[in-house]
Amino acid sequence: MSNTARVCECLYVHTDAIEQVKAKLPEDETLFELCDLFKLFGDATRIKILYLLFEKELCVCDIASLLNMTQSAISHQLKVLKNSKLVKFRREGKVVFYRLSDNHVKTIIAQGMEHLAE
Amino acid sequence: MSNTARVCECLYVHTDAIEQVKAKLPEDETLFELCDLFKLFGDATRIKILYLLFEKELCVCDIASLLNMTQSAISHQLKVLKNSKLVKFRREGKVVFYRLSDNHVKTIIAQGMEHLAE
DNA sequence: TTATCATATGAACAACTGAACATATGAAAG
DNA sequence: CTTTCATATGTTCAGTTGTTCATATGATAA
Repeated sequence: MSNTARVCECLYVHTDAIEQVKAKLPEDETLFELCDLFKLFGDATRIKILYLLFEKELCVCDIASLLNMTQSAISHQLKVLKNSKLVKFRREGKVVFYRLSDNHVKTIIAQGMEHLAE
Repeated sequence: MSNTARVCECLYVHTDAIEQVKAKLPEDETLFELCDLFKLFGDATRIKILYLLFEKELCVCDIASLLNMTQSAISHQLKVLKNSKLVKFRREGKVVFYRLSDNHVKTIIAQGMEHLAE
């Protein structure tokens, strides 16, 4: 093998290049949090709920009607989004209104849409 | 509680809000594409692979070594990323080098990281 | 040709996920 | 108090997903 030729590191695992790349990889804990975040966006029902909340706060029943799904299914997903701090809620009598927690949700989804457009 | 087929049993639906919001929801096809995109980022192995490719192109074996996983597992995930146009590859003899397709991957992941930081 | 190396692929399986269903909770009205 | 309505939750279950294992493919060298 010549010195300039790139060789697969299968037999030479500890090269400088490998160590260099490895150094830039975030902690496992961070990466798990990151992919947990993206998992939230990786479901059609949840994406739709978040999209609906772009416009204004909505109650559980509004969302269920809009998406033509059961109240139970929506409530379960709202719980997931709530636990992940992506949505907040306020109670008004028997009705619970949900809204987006912050603008990151919009930005992330917008970025995804932009990717699709190309 | 006999009619289980009913979608939403609520009587108090915010009709005006629903009409306003419904108009802004994208097509189902678009939403499915969008959540399919985010599904790709919703797995720790794939996120790690993409992160590694931030730095430089790597062959399958490099990635397997870096992540301490089997060549088969990496190859399967690279196929998923390849099919989704998130990575490209070039062959050099027996070795196949993978790289990111474009900058959207970086931007989307960066946006996710920014969300975590707050 | 045959051997070897890097990668790809098919099958099998366990773990995870999301919706349906039944039921529980909590708030307001009667 | 009891009833009713909006929402929450526990369980079940089918469908999906990611890894492992075995094997195939494709390129290079002997």
